[in-house]
Amino acid sequence: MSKEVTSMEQDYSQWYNDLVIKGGLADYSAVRGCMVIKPYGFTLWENMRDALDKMFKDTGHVNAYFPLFIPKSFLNKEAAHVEGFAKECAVVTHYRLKNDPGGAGLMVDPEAKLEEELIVRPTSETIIWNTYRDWIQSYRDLPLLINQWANVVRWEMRTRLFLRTTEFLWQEGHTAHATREEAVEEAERMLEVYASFAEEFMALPVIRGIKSASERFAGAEETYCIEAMMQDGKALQAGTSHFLGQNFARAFDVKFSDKDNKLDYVWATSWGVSTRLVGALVMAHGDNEGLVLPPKIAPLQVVIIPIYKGDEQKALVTEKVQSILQELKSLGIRVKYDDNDNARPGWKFAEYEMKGVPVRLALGVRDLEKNEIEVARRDTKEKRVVSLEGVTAYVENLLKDIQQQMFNKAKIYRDEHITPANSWEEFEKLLDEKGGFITAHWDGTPETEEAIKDKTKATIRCIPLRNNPEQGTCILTGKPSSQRVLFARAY
RNA sequence: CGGGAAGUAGCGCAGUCCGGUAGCGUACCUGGUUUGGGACCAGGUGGUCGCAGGUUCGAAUCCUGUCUUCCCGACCA
Repeated sequence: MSKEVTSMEQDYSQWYNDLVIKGGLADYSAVRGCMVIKPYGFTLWENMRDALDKMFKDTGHVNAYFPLFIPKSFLNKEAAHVEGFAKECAVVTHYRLKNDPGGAGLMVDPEAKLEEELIVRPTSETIIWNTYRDWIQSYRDLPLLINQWANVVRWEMRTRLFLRTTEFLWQEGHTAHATREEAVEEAERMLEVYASFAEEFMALPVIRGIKSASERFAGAEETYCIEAMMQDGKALQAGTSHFLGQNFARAFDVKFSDKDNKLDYVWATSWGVSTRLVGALVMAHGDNEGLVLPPKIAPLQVVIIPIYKGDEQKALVTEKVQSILQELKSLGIRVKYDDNDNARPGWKFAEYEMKGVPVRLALGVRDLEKNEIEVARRDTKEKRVVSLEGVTAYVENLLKDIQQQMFNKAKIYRDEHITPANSWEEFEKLLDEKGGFITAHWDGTPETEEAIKDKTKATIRCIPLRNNPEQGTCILTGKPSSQRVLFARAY
């Protein structure tokens, strides 16, 4: 990779970090690879979480909670799962500290060694399936449709705010079914839930697809995913849904009696999205002025900034603002009136732009005299003066329009950066010069996939669902292929 | 774990090559003028220069060691 590309990557990383930190979402913490999510960022996550939670419940799921600690032996039970996760786990080996007799402060008490080490969950399949064994005896107990909101820990070598932190917040759904068909249907249903959440709430267009064997979740028979494109052209896996077959049921001996009194292992799915989605939001919509947040999940949808000279004018403006505030609130709009005397209007404008607040209203005595108010939208930076009568209805519509326009803009950008490649030269050239997603033929073997990754750092992001069959030849090996798959460099 | 960069006031940085009273911007405090795109003037508070050794009359600066963070790679949601 050339120096120029490296420097561009650094600039982009810097831009991203600035947005996250100056936008008030999160900051680095004292703990390696972990971050502090600040109130503004957490409210954003809560809004996303609440919307998702409702969608889960609307599709028949309930929430529960399972332990943070997993006995080491549990993790050992599903072979592929061990392979995928064992290397990146935090391990609890002792349960007590004591004062160092040498006066060096606290030390681990060597006598307090656990007989069996506990793993801080990197994901909860094992502890949950160990529990499901006791919960499932009959087909009448199925399907079991459970979700948990939790934190997990994966000791990744390299971390990035929101995109890959050592500890992260997520939800993980774990379902059990009587038939293969039902489980596959569930995995596909939840993928669609994720896709519509991303598109409708995050204004983030995604491609629905399945992973190639080598990118599949450890222990899954099929991994479905949604892939989003960031503004640097790299791909981000925004959510996954796995059809686990009977793998975990076998590993944890979870059997049920069907209607014919035959004993069989149950069929499973798991699916999850994480705080990584916040990072996706930042990277997909942000600009040089800061965050740009979609109205449906923005912690603050509207900010009102008064412009005045002296207390008298401020009182006049404030009086008018009160009625606007009440109306907006009664429409369910999250609105703040920032009448802080310490910051001047220009400061506030810049500050709320950095934080990505979708709509800003500015009201001064000049406007009051003309019965007008200035409305500025964050996504296009467009400012417009509208009549004070009906401003709340105008804002309500504007929020909807911003939500839609943000999606349209991201989708146009994404679609412009999906390019077919028909030769190896073209493939490499596109990756280096244009970036984005590349659709190309692949011979279907893991070896070829690996070779392409080694040569270009691009991976198969997914085989899109509802893909059009098309005869062709593999971009690298020239062997026959029946469809194009989606390649990209990824986060 | 490799390669690169950096640790100096709450934050952002200069000073280090060439050793000699700890600096700038911003934030904060006080007073005043201001307020339609990150205001201005005046005064003020705040730092064992990451840590530990060494050289020296004297170290932020030179030497040795060490820790931490960020960026790039391997790993990965």
